This record gives sequence, C-alpha cells and structure tokens, in this order.
Amino acid sequence: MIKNIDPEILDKCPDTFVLAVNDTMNVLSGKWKFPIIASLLFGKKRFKELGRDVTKITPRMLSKELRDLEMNGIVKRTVYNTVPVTVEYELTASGKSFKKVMDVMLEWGLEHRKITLHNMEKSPPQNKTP
Amino acid sequence: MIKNIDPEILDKCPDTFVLAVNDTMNVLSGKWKFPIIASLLFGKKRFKELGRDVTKITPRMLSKELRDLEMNGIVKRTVYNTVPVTVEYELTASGKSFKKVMDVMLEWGLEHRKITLHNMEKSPPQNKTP
DNA sequence: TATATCACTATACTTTTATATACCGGTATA
DNA sequence: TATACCGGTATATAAAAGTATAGTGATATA
Repeated sequence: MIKNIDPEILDKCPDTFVLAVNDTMNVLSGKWKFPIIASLLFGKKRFKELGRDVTKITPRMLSKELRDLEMNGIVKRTVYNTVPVTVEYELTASGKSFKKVMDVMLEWGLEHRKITLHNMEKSPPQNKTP
Repeated sequence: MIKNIDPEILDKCPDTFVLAVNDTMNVLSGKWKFPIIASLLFGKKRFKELGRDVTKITPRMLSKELRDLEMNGIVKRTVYNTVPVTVEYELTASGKSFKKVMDVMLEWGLEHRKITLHNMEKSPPQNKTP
C-alpha cells in the first residue's frame, strides 16, 4: 500500500508523513538506540545486563536512552518489588516491529558496501566510518 | 536472504554487519540528509533549487550535507563549465536504492503512530516530536 | 547604475549530544 | 571487615551538530 508512493502525493508531503518519519528518526537518533534495541530483540534484559551487552555505554547514557525509548513507546520498563529492586526492560509491540526497519537498514548497507567498495577500488567511504 | 536473521548469527554480530548498519546510519545522520535525498528522488537538482526545496536549510548546511552524501557515494555532483558555473546534484544507484529504507521508515512510523496514539489516548509521543 | 542570481565559503556563535568520574543506600558474598 | 553487585543519579566537561549573518566574483536583468 505504501510500497510505491506516487510522486504527486509525496510531493505534497502530508504532515502525517513528516510526523511518521520523524518518529522513526527519533527511534534511531543518537549513538546508542540501535544497539540497545538490537540487544532487547533477544529478550528482556535488566539494566546492568544491557550495560554489559551494549559495549562502552555509560550508565548515564543507558539510563537516558532507555527513558527516551520508553517515552516513545518502544520499550516497557517493569519494576519488581524485590530487595533490592529488579528492573526489567523489554520491547513493546512497536519496538519488536521496528526490527523490520533495522533489517532493511542492514540489507541496504551490505548492498551499498558491496557496490561502493567495488566502485571505489577498495577505498572505504571516507566519512565517519573508521 | 537477510529477511530472517538467525539470533545465533546476529549475536556474534559480524563486523561487516556493524559496518553496514553504520553506513546506513551515516546516510540518515543529522537533520537534513533525509529531506535532501527525498528531494533528489524527484530528479537532479541544482544547489539553490535544493535550498528552496528543503525548507529552512542554510547554504552552509546544504553544502556540508551534500559533501557528506557525495563522499558516501549517495550523491553525484556534476559541474558544467558555463559562466557562471552550473552545478547539478543527483542520486547515485545506491542513493536511489536508499528509497526502500525510507519507505519502511515511513511505513513503520505510520503504523507506530496509529498504535501508539491509540494506546496513549490521543497524547502524542512525549519526546522530540513537537 | 542598481539589483538579483549562481554556488558557495568564512567566522562566530548556540544548542545538543556524549563522556568522565564519582557517588547513593541496600544486600550478598568472601 | 572488605568487596562487589543492583539500578541508577549528580556534576562537570568535551565534542559534535546546527544556526546566524555576512560576503565572494562573475553575470544577467531593469
């Protein structure tokens, strides 16, 4: 249904489209959301577990990003009244369905690498990918 | 082929996967690349034309983002030796194929909005979407 | 002659994003 | 008693991203 967007329609670029894309951009924004979601795709995790999974992230960023993702309806936070407390993070339905965006990103990236590395005779894209 | 990634494989997260996703992230990074590419999907454009199309962008940002996109093999820049010079920007094959990433982003965003706005009883996502 | 267009660049600045480091009270383990 | 784990927060910086504003030289238009 959205598969082939008519240029005439997209040209008018309805507000809902802009908002929708913005939502997606927010889920991807920053350095850490993608790896956090990727980790949660393997199941619910606790705070420190995520911290170990997502290498190099500081607790400050992890905490902040999880709050963002929760506010945007991607992650659900559950507190159990054990002592000390146990906190679990898991993806919502929307969060799980975000995998399809990630899949296409991976797919396109692999394709692009193949083509571009070939074109550029072994020199990698110059920008931001060390 | 990549459609359903085996957790066991993804867990090992080969470097090529990380690099591929990084490439995609670079194409999406920042406030302006998405709208620039979207505009170029309708055909080649000159600098000022793009500037008019992508509302509110400054020439400084437009210039910088186009340079980024060129370096990453998304955009091709052609200079014609007219006086004064004419410069045209157009998408490469990779750039054009990036549309499929944008399509899923739109698709997911619309779905997410529908579900989430419903869940949240008319209150929009709290974060970064004014 | 005055103004506008083209494709940008330069300089200075503000805002956003990310890092580094230390710390909290409570509990379990050695 | 000393140490480490739990789920974070506080404070201070540093680095990255974005904005505001002005200007370039050549050319075409009024």
